[in-house]
Amino acid sequence: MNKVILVGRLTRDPEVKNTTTGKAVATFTLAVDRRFKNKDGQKEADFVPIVVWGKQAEIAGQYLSKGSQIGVSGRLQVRSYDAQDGQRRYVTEVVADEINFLSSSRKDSTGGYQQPSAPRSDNNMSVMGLDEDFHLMADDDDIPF
Amino acid sequence: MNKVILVGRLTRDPEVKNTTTGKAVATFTLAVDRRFKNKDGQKEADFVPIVVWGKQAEIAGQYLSKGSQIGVSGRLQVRSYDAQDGQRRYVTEVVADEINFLSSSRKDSTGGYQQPSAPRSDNNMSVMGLDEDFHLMADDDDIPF
Amino acid sequence: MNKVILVGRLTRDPEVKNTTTGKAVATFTLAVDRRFKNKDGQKEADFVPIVVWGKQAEIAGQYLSKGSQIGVSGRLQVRSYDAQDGQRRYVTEVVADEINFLSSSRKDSTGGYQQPSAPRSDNNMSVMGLDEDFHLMADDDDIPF
Amino acid sequence: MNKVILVGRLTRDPEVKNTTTGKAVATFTLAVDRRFKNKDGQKEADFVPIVVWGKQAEIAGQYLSKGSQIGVSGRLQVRSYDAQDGQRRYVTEVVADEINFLSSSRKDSTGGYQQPSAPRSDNNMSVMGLDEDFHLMADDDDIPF
DNA sequence: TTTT
DNA sequence: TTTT
Repeated sequence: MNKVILVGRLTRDPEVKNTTTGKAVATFTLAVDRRFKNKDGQKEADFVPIVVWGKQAEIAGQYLSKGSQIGVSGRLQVRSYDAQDGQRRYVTEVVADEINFLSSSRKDSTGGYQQPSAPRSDNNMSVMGLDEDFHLMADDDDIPF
Repeated sequence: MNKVILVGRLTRDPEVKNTTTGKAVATFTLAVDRRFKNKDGQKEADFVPIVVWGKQAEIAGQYLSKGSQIGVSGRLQVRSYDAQDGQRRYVTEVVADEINFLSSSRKDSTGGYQQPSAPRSDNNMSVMGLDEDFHLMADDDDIPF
Repeated sequence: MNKVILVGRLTRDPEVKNTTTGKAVATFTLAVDRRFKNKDGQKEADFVPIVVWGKQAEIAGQYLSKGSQIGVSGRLQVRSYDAQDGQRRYVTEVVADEINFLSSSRKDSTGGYQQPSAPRSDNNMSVMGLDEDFHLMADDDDIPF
Repeated sequence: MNKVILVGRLTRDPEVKNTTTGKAVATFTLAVDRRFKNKDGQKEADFVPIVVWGKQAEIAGQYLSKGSQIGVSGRLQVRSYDAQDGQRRYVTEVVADEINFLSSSRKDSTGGYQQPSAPRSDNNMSVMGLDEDFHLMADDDDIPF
């Protein structure tokens, strides 16, 4: 049992690469605001590395951008490696299997940014299929699913 | 282990009552969009009854209203009772212990609705303390925490 | 966003049926112990109806039985219908997409019960694939995955 | 919104310290089995650092030990610091606010290990209160809550 | 109707 | 290196 659920905003546009086998991987960092201020009254956030695979990665690359507010659900993954200085180091990231749009900031097809014309038409839109055939619930005609 | 995490919108203003011991309870229904359309291509939602207790209930009554988009985390509670017709009936609801604002629709003090003047000042604001002393991260001076 | 995570025990053997299209559905009730006793010092539990589909349903039918301790993750589903008495009634259940064995009580192939011979060999074994090809991590040779 | 739910086993006995203000902190590593084997057919696990504060830390120190199977729920925390080599490094851990016993392995008061005498009397026992008054559901008379 |  |  290994479940992580986060709501936050991308700190940058997602980075999309392809494995040698042609599978897409998207990576980005989610800024997740903490619930309580710290002792100095300062607002804080956790910056969580997210990884997404396959078709979802492509969709993320197309529709998410810096500032997008999303919900993520997935699993915590901890990898370790031995660094050059002989130390064991750890990489911790969330492997997402589901992403939900919660805000409307996203790229249009020209690579720029565009607000949707219909009010909140993309709210709660699910971006991530589970590799099966699926139907999105957004009404936006410009979303090519 | 009993955890529920939901993101959705209130179908109505929350209803706030007080127990005889003076404790507040707020109840409302959350519309949670399903991830996939049904066979007819129709968008669907689950309508989940939410219950909140104590100080959190008061805050919910003050700051949430029909249409507010929130994140809820809590536990599933199933109660049973024997109906007048002799049948055993079940009430299932989510007892929330944490609520997070994700949109800005909320009442002002006159009972009407108002957009916040400061840009997205209430986004991701945590409404629910755990009955301890806590500091909210919103900058809104009109929020009496 | 709609996530439910539960740990509990089956109150009865799962019931497995087939849809007309040949898809399996398993249903059972999970007894989930509450974290705190009630005011009378009594231990309580929530009895949560669980539904599982497809290959997972078959596996559940084969390997789960009354008393099995499992972890479940899935989504809350609320359906409504109009009863004969003109009242609107609600059915709330958890649609599981992942199940993890946490205890070893399970049926053997004769329909009876058997303790595994190797100590905790089936603990934390994942029963549910996501309809893709997958490899279980249990060492049990008698589990036909 | 920042939720993590894990089920796994302690890789070592928890380490308990006290802050200068007298607050207890317990730390340990949870081995969380992955759901699927890797490409080589090998079973793998994620090793997740857990932190617990206050009264819960004391209880963890008393009742958890290497091998204990527990459920943990909490939040992901990512801290960064600048290492001596000038590099920015990250510490990722789960701050637990709820822990549930799922197995019975635990220390007795002599520091050794002991199986509970009553059959599985401590299963699903909640160790972690939220600093409020609470009543545990275990029947064990030797547990000093 | 409920598990341990 | 961090989002709003």
